[in-house]
Amino acid sequence: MKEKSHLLLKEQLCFPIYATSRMVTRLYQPWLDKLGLTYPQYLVMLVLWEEQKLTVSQLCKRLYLNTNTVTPLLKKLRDKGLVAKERSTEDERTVHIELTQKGDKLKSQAEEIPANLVEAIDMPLEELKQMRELMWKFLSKFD
Amino acid sequence: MKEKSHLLLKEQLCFPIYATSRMVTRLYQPWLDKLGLTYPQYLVMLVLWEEQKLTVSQLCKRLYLNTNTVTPLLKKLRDKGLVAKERSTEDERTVHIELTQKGDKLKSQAEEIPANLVEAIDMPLEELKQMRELMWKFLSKFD
DNA sequence: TATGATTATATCGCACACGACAAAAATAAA
DNA sequence: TTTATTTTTGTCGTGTGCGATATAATCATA
Repeated sequence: MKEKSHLLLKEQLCFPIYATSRMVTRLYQPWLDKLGLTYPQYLVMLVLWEEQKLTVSQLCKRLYLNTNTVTPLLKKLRDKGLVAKERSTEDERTVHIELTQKGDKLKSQAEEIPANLVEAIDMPLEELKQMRELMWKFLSKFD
Repeated sequence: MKEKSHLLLKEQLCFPIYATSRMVTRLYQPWLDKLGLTYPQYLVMLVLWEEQKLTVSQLCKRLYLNTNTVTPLLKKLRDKGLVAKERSTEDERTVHIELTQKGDKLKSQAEEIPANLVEAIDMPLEELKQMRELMWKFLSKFD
């Protein structure tokens, strides 16, 4: 008897996560355009709106991203005048990131986004929450 | 009374999907290295192992990707000798993609991947299935 | 049967992600 | 206190994703 392959697309975890992630990015696009932010830049801003000030490595940890991704992102955000970078005096290896006034102000423009997205996605709120919780649980394995 | 912000990272859908997707990619990496494939190249192969032969646009639809992403992927896979491209004779706009013998053979090497991944993720199988189903439901909104 | 619109694929440019590696500062160990 | 190791940040190269656009083939319709 020939064994059934486990490589069917429908059975994979890799594929729907990947496709869903990109699809969500597309849904955010029109709103992020209004803010003049790319998707990863928006994620950095989300953290900063919550934390006010942290180091590059703390930011990396929060986002599960490497410095070689975050450093150029921060450069772009600084060029837009949204964040400020300052090398620490106690430990000169670390760099502190904080919002500028302009960066802080952008938050109020972003407040409308979550509700609009939920509407665009058109799925029961309960299911979205479930997805979110399962993924946070997944991510917690890698802290 | 000041209203609560809805921009907390924990409440977003965008962030955990994004981070989870990248994390899953990282988990696949060591096994894909053995096959000499990148992650998106692997996804293309998953479709082809299931379909044998289809057009570029059908492949794009299956993967929720645009041609401008898929075309270079196919070029790479052809360079590796895994797929063949042939312009259709009935409709000369379309290009048919099919596995080479080498591409077909790679499938048996890939069969071990799913089980290894489930083990690496270390989450109840039921929850992984739940995530998968929710995401497929989400994706179906965009067919 | 012209010709304007649509479709299928491809090219180009920009912005990530990330592995490999580099540089500088801090810490630990001999 | 040298010296080796670790930590923090950064640079560089490769491979996607995707918007904008190009090109060629097909279709629709006057």
